[in-house]
Amino acid sequence: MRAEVGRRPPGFGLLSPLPRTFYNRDPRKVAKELLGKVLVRREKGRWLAGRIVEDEAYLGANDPAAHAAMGRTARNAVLFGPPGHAYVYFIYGNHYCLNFSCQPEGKAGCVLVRALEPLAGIEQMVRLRGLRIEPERSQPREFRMLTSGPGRLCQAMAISRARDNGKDVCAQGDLVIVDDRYRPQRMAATPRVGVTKAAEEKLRYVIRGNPFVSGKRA
DNA sequence: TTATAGATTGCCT
DNA sequence: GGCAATCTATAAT
Repeated sequence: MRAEVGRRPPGFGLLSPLPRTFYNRDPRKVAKELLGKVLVRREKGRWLAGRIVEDEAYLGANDPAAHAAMGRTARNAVLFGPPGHAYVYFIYGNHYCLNFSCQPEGKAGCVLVRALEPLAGIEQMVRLRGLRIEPERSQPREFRMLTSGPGRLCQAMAISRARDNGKDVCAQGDLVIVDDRYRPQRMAATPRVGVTKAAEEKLRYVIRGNPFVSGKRA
């Protein structure tokens, strides 16, 4: 698949995937530094890209809200593997969620991607989401629906467990994260969304003021 | 073997 | 704001 190297998305031609060392750290640090990075997807001959504007850290054995809290199982095996791999799981019978494994092999931990700001391939994302909007003309409230939320962004980028779970995102492939030198101005930490255990821990990170952050108000 | 909760979303009132 | 949809993993019977 060498040929793919020469066909990168517009504006990201000189960028290469974040190295494995980036992910081989505490999930809280990885989550903070992933804000502003760009998730890039190759789908049916086209490039989809979105900036990460919201994510959450899940720690492992000491974090009761984490899938890894109860030890290694068939479902969460990726979390105990090497850093820089996609962990995709199916939730509520309807939705996929995208995570990236952190820390050395044998030590669990990950970052959940909760919202993206669409950058490229927007027409295709609209189709994948089954929406009937014209991005340039739609109201901000509708446009947000494209990638604001963990299930929505997976649908918009055609991410599924069968296709992506366990995928190495540090290698040149159809799912990578790159740094385009964008640096968020303001960030904030808040409690994680939808968790009942360790609900008070402020392990959700957002780019303050970005309209694609999930929830009623950015 | 059966029950229930879940790192969510979208439709209905 | 309430709640159904719909599959998986795990707990309870």
